Amino acid sequence: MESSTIRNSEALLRLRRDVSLAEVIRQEIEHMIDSGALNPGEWVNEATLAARFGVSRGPVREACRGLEQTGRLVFIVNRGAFVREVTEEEAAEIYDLRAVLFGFAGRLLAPKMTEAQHEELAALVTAMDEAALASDIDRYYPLNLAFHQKLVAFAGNRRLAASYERCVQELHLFRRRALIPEGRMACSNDEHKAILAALAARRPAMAERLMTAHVLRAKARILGDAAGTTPETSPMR
Amino acid sequence: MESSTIRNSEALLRLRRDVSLAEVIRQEIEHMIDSGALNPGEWVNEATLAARFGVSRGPVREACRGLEQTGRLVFIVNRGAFVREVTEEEAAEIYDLRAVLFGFAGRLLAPKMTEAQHEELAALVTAMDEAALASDIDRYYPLNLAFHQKLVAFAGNRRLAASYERCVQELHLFRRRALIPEGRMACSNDEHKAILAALAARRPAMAERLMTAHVLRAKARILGDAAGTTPETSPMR
DNA sequence: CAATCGAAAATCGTCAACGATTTTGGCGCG
DNA sequence: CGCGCCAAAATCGTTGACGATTTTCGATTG
Repeated sequence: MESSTIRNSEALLRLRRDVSLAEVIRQEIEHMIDSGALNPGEWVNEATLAARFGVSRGPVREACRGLEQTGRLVFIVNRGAFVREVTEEEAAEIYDLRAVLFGFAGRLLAPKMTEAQHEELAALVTAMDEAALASDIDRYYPLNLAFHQKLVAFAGNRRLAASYERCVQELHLFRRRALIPEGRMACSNDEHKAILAALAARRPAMAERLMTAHVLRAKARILGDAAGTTPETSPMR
Repeated sequence: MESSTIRNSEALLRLRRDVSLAEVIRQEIEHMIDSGALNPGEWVNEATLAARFGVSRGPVREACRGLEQTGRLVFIVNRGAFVREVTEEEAAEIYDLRAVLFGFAGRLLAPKMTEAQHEELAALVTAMDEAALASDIDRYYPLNLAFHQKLVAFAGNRRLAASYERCVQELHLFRRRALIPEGRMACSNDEHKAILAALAARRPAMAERLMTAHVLRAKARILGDAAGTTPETSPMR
């Protein structure tokens, strides 16, 4: 854990009146994990974190307990907290669930997507096209994430969004994770276009099928498919 | 919050060497919520709980932070923790997600259910038949819960099981919750039989359809259907 | 020289205490 | 009689400290 300063200089967390330290610190540690400042398997030192944030260990421990329940940390008694490592087997299971959730989001959104939502998603697809053309993965990756996230949010089921979000986060804890290979970017974005078309055409079943398949292809790419724990997860019925 | 003693007399939690107090207390509070000793909206007094468990407030706070992240408690700064109240709107969303998850479990389990698993589920159906015949809801309810839970567990996707479990728990926080009316018991168990038959026949698509519909019927019964936030959630494609 | 043992350091789990904020309850005022 | 104000009590958020366990690391031994 080696990022020199606190994330936001607005971490003048002393003039907060409506949020506890534990809350702030939980988000801070979350960000450290997401940004790679804290890697899977790594040990989380309470005293060090407390010192970095300029607080005592109490709030840090509360934050860690929260992160334990969201599957980001693992506690070992008398040894402390460690960033969770997601095994290949777990990753396969998470991908399968994520595929179902994403498909469900499509089924919900298709009959009710607004023009504004469509434009927002289309803009992301366009931007991804540009990034793909430039082979700029660093630009493509967050756009891709935003596309998926927005789509799930537009589906309008908060519990679904939360479950999906957690899947994405947990997959970040899988070491051999989604670094989209050069050639796949354009191809993957073609799938995005097909998905968006199905949504715009108000075809729930087709949107669901395409979106489930889209995630399962990502799974296959990263896990080599053979590792699939779910023979019947295929989108055809 | 009015249960006189601590749940287990084995709560001689002093001779534990491999689990932290926070962990024990989290489970204890969880049980208080599930058992109705702590109701939605109710305030969770740290000092009182600490006293009841014979510990200080530190571990209690850690436990509560964990429960906050699992959606059981809600923190309000400088006012403490409250048992979460799930609104009717949220309940509808959770039911929809749960229907999808349960259906997915069926799709996974159908092609691979073992004889032993089949017998275990069949035994529960038989027991529910007896309870239904006797109009004994108190006996029916936990059997019903076990049937669903086992089925999801047998599907073999731990992430799915966790998500499903959380849905069930959150629905417990919805006030007007699933008290199966007399007449529905036998009817509901008939659906269980159909589900079990589809699983035994190794028909994933049919199992999924039946299981999704089974949950959506529960939703309709409790929420009055009209409240359905998801017009396209219907099992037909 | 490698392995083992043991003392010192580091770290965790828990607790008790302190200020800050919120709630309570009584008092005066309109 | 109701309403707002003010002090007292209750509660929360946070801290620093203490014992217990784990880890580190050097000395000893085979």
